[in-house]
Amino acid sequence: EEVHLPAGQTVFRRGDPCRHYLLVVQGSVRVQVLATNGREITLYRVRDGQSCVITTSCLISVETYPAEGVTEVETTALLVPQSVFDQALGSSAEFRRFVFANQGQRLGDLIQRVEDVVFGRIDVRLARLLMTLSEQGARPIATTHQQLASELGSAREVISRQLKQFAGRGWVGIGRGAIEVKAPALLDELARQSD
Amino acid sequence: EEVHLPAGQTVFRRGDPCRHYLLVVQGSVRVQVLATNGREITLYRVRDGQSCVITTSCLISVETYPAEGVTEVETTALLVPQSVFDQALGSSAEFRRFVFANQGQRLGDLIQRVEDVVFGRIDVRLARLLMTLSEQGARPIATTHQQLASELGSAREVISRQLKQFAGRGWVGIGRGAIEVKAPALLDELARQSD
DNA sequence: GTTCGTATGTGACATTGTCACTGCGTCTTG
DNA sequence: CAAGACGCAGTGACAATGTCACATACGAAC
Repeated sequence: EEVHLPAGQTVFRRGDPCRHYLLVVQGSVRVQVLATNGREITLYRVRDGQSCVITTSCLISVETYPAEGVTEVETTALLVPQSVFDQALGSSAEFRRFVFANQGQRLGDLIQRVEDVVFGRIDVRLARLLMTLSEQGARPIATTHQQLASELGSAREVISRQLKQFAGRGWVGIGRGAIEVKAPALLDELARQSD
Repeated sequence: EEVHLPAGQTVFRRGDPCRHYLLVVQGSVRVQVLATNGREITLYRVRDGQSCVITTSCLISVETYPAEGVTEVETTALLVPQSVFDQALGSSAEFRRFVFANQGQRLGDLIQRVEDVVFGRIDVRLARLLMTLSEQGARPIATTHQQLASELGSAREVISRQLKQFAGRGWVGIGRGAIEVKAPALLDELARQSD
């Protein structure tokens, strides 16, 4: 029932039927959509102690996965069979609360994603992403332009150009597979623009 | 507990806290996100006999609405207080199934929306929308370019130009506030393109 | 018919995505 | 070490979409 997955492992694919309820104990699963031409966008992540909404919902509405999930790091997860899941839902108000809270957050994430993609400017979104990454990870940020593009649902070339522009203003420094935020304040100012 | 709402009534606004579980008995509520500059996009609709996921999730995760809901036609709905909702969830496996099935569908809708917006071409998306509208409604379709744009999260000018192009090929006829699909087969062929 | 509000048309431009390359490190392998 | 092979990044030309500032056209109400 408990499984260990290496990084980069596909947990579920688009079109697959759902089998079990997925609960991430420790690690991170990125849920993304791929386009035929190679572009992709990250919808949200399921991290330590969170449950995967897609799993939950598909499990019950008996649909297939509308997206795919890939582990980003080595991940430990619980695979709960449908029957056990159903039973737990019925017996524990606590568990219901947990499941729904997860649903709500993911739904919010998704709506935010739609909003960003439809109305947001790419420079603002990139600035936001860089701020997030620099706050939570080691500096300099270890990532490729392609990864950033996939995160935002954009194209590598676009990200490259934006980064060059940022670098030109001295806001960031760029190396191969690494980005250093040099002017967090200015970057953050851009990131806070909503219109 | 049962309420009747006129068409065009705002049911909930972005940022409002959720008060009750919303169940549409008869009618249609459009859930949308607005941009500051006037652009907007429809996320999904809640129709006869469906429950509104946002309500469900926010209710439990105690967040505020991430989007807003507006009735499209005269609508009858049930407003269920949280306590009753909680209790029903606990006691009825049937009800749980119903709620989750709704969640799953809306989640799927949303993911599809993201995919369309990020990867899809506007002409294809418009063709798809026109086909849907012409199948379900009276011909000619009664709508404005602005409404179509809002549906797709695009701009009126873009829609106008696309429609003109369609009209130029003889696929549709355009009048003020009305569009007639003349070549469903050709339009459908375009609508089916995914890449 | 005149007037007024809404719907639509249009051109110039900005932003973003696409394509087809180039070049540059790093790694492997002979 | 040399030679590819591969992944990453840079670039210019172009296409698609969004933005802006208008002009126009239609329909309803007076």
